[in-house]
Amino acid sequence: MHERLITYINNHSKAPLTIEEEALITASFQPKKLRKKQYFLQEGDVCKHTSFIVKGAMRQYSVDDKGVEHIVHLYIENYWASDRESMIMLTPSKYNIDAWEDTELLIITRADMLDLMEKIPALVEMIRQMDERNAIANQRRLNSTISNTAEKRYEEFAEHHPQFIQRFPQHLIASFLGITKETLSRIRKQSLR
Amino acid sequence: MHERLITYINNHSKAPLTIEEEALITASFQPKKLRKKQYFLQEGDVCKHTSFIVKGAMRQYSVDDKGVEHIVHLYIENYWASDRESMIMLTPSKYNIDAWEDTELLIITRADMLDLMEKIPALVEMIRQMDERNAIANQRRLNSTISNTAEKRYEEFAEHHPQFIQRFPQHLIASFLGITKETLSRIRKQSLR
DNA sequence: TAAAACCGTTGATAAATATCAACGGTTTTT
DNA sequence: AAAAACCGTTGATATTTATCAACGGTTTTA
Repeated sequence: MHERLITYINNHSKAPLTIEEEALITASFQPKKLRKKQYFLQEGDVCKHTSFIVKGAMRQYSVDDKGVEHIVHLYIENYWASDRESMIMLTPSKYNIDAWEDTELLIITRADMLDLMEKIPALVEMIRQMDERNAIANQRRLNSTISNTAEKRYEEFAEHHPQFIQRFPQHLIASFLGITKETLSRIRKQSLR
Repeated sequence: MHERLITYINNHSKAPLTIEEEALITASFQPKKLRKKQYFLQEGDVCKHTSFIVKGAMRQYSVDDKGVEHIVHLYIENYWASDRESMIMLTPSKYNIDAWEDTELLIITRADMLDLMEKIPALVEMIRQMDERNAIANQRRLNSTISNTAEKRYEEFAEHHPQFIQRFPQHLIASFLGITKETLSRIRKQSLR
């Protein structure tokens, strides 16, 4: 269960973890299983845990006044899911995070994470790398959203995230891109020729 | 010149900087002045520096096939400007960053920054805080972009960033929001009554 | 295994936003 | 002081995207 996380951390920092560090990490991250559709986080709750996805797929979304869901993130194996805003500010979350497939997580509280970070330099390094990659990805997505038409946005997404296309149904991809499922359906039809 | 940066760092970490640390920082950050319209970064160049804005205002934008500018960031005093993607990956930047007003910067290379981070824990702490705040802000902006109409997006922006409204002309705000200047003009007219 | 929920598609229409062109009032440049 | 560039606004029109409703083919649930 935890090997996957250990491997991930080793891949995202310079010096590999020592045996002691591995033990610390294994002790601090709790395994948790979610059945499809189960919530990891519900709107209105304060987000208490960060989760590392060992197996499965999840989505993060908000629900507007009309009851329409807006997907803000899609997650699969090796992704980290949480609502940082809620967790850090201790405010009720505006988002839901739930399992799209049966999912296995390793979860940790912020307090335990901060604790671990004091003891394990590689973890700090990994988080910095993660933050960097995240900032870059967000930047790209934002730029794409304000600069491109729906069609180009879909093309770019499909190019950069083919795994997601196969893993999530079209209407979730559409919502992620900020368009309706009908529009996406028409875009795909058009770009066939 | 450097006091503003020192203050900023102290405000964004726990323990205040020691005199030695302050000296190190002052030695590593180079002052640089930009006249209005001067580039800090030009599309196609690799971004070599991170800059802290002591005084003035800048903007970051991409230019599409048709020559239309798309504002991805607006910056004023106490903001950090750079293209992380380019700087980290050492790839040519897709963006321009230029001065909207006469501007005073403190700039530092990535190598010097990494060096400083090894010597000054408070700096690492500050950067983590910065990354966190940044991730939260980006999340909010993304969510707003995919969930809201142009009108609501403008309202939210005006509420959260009144300083920007006063500092930058309307057509830049429009571009930042991903709409045309005409549409923004009409939105504002409408919401008057 | 029957019923229900889900998913992608299509058509008709409405709403949001972009585009193009022009204007008058600034501010900046020469 | 004149010319040029900039800025916000408005009108007319085109384009993009959303909305609403319905369908047939899955897959899931009971």
